[in-house]
Amino acid sequence: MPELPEVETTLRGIRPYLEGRTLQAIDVRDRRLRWPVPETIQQAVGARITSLQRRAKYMILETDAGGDLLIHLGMSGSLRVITDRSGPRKHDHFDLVTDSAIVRYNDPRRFGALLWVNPPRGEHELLAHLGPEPLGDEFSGDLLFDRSRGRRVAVKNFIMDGRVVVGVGNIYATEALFMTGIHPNRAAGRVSRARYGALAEAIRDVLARSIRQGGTTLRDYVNSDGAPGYFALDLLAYGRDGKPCFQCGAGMRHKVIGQRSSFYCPRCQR
DNA sequence: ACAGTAACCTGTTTGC
DNA sequence: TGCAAACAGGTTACTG
Repeated sequence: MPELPEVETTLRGIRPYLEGRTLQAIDVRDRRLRWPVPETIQQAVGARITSLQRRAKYMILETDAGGDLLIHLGMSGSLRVITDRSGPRKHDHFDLVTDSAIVRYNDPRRFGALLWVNPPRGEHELLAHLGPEPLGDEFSGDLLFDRSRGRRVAVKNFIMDGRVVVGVGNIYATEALFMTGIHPNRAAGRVSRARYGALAEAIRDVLARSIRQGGTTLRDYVNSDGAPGYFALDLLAYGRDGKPCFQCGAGMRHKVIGQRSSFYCPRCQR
C-alpha cells in the first residue's frame, strides 16, 4: 500500500504524539508480521523517543535507550493515533502507548514490520544497501544513467529497485514514466542521459506533490487521523487502463511488468 | 552481477 | 447469486 508519500504523511501525523515522549508500553497482540516482532522491542519501553526519521519506507523512532524502533507498513499497514480509548479492532497488531495517546498499527496482510535496531543504524542489514533518497541531494538523472548502463531490466523495475533509489513504488514509478514519455518496458540501459534527467525530476515532482496532498488512497490507505490521501485525484496514468491519454487521447494500456501492474500510453511513451 | 519468479498474507473485485 | 480466480500500495529469497 504505502509508498514514500504515504509513509511520510504517516510519520508527520504521529510525530507530535511521540517525539520527546516516554514510551509507557508496547502492546503486541499479534507478532506474526513480515518478521516475527522480537522481544527486544521492549527495550524501548521506559525510554524517551528523541526523534522520528524516515529512511526509504522505514519509519525510525530514535530512543535514548541505545537503539531505535523500526516500523515498516508493508502493503497494507497503517498507523493511527487513538485518543479516545477505543478498543482494538481486527488486524490491530500492536500499540505504542504514551501518556497522551496510543499509536495503533493495523495491517491486514501482515507484510509490515516492527523491529529493534542497535546503532550504528546504517550497518543494519535492512538499511545497509539502500540507494539514495529521491528527495535528497544525492539523487539525480546522472546517477540513474550511470547505474543503468548495460542493464536490460525494464526501466520501471529499475527505478523501483531500492538499491538504485528508494521510495519509488508502483504508483509513482508509473506516473513518473508517463510524465516523461518513457515506456515502462524499455530496457534501463537504453534510456538516454537527458531522459534520465527528466525522469529524476518527475520522480521528485510527483512524490513532493503527493506528500502535499497527503498521499494516495486507492482502497484503504488512511493517515494517522484516519483520513484518506487525495493524490489519487491527480493520477495521470495509474489505473487508467482503456481511458484516453491526457496528453494525446490514445487509449491507455495495461501490462504486467515484473509482476506489477503497469499503465502507459502506447503513443506517448516510447 | 543480473534477470526472472515465487513467496509471505488477507480482503476485495472480477468473471463465469 | 455463488464460487473461484485474480488482484492489491512491498520486499526478500531463490533460481538459473
